[in-house]
Amino acid sequence: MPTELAAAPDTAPLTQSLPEQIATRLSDRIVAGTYAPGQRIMEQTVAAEFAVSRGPVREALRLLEKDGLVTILPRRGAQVTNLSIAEVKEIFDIRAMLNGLRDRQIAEAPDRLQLLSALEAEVAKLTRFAREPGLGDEYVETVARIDRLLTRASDNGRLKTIHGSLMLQTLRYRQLGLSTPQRRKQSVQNWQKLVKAIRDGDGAEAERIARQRVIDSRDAAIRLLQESRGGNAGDKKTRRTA
Amino acid sequence: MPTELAAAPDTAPLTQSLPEQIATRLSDRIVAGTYAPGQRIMEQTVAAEFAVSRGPVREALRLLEKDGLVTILPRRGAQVTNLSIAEVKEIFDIRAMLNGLRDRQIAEAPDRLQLLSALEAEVAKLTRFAREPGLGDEYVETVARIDRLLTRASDNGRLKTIHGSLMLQTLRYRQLGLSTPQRRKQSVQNWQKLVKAIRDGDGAEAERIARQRVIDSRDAAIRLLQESRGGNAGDKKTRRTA
DNA sequence: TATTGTCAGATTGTCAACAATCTTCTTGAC
DNA sequence: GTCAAGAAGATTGTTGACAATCTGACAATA
Repeated sequence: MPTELAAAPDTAPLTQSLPEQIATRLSDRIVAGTYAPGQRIMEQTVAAEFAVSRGPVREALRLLEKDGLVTILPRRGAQVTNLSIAEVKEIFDIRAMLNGLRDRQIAEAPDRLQLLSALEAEVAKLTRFAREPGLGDEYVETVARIDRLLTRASDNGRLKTIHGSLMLQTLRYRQLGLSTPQRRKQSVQNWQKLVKAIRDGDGAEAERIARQRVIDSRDAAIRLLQESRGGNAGDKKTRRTA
Repeated sequence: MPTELAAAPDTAPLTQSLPEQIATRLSDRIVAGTYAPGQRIMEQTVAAEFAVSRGPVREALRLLEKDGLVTILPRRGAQVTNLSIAEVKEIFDIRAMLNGLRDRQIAEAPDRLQLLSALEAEVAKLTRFAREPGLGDEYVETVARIDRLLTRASDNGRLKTIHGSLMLQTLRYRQLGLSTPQRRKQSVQNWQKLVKAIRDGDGAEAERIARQRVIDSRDAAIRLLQESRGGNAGDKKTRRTA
């Protein structure tokens, strides 16, 4: 499955099905930017490349549509979804709510202590990376790892699936290593506060912090996108650029 | 598309594609209970019934899987998703967050006034229906109509899609007309408070009320499900009953 | 010059047949 | 009588071919 964070079903097949394999490889390319936003993906081309017929490719494209990575138009085939700035904002807003729910439930779970040690270790790394000036890729990676840690800890399967899908969709648009040392310092403090809230079992506080964190990263992402796209914020029609 | 609330794309096809038509009809049957939870749906059978080949049926089943109405197991085909009580609870929890976001954004929207009149009219109906003792189907229908009104007013397309999908999934499990007059009275008061919060532009209050409302209906639904299923709450393994 | 109509190529939608896998029933041994 | 192994049937997965539709270029017309 393209959603790496998706909940594994009880009867997970040992080997991915053919459509799933194709979907995974296409998903990687879309996230990596090999396939540009808006680019058309033709069934025959993909089928020839993977040496299969068009049937499995069609199913793979449906799977990617489910994850929001491609958009399928009737009689016009599939193209890589191109999100407008407004849509990126929408996704961040939903992620903020879901992360709030996730972290509140984690903070209120009785068996949260085993998570805490791993969590604290990662946040300690964060403190280190935040000090070093530089591109900060490691910093971003560590944040992503903490987020995965928390999502895996959630026992809400639907939340995992939706969250994973939304993450995958915005992954393409995240800009690495552009946060200032100052912002990072504040971010680390927030993570520390979140860990404390989880340790204390303060669900409301955990939710508040989690939400604010996503909103902050939303605003940072939007600002960068507006710069790179030339300030056409909120224009949903922009997405049709093929 | 089976999700009636989904955002219509700019280039909506005038006529549904064949897989979409099949998906719609199957969706209706699942929601109506014609296909029981856990029941297997075989490609050949559906294909024969609609006089098409198995290809479009396969795609229709993928579409339904996207909406969570069927579960596709590799080499084992599709079956109507059977939600455990824990899973129903999960979905309600997510709906609570999404409705909170939705109603907060509506309350903070500058152009919310036109919505208010329609909203107030429906809530007035609610007041009337709440008084009459009886099955209360009209009451439940009115609540559903208000909810649709609010969802349509949201300008977050992703939220609409996800919310519509989650509604569709839980629609099968709602039990009509079992709320007590007392609960209804409290519910009406909450709706009135929500309308007031929207009128006042108080986003935080609107969010709080919306969330609490879904949590309340969650608890009511769970209680009824536990009665009807014999109190095996939270047992996720129960869903494999074919 | 701009607009409309037509045509060829490309691409998606559908179908029927074959291959691979799973289910279930039967048979046999302990 | 119970359990395991095997075979027959049923069902899903995949393929290649054909039909329907779309795209873009070119020409005819106002």
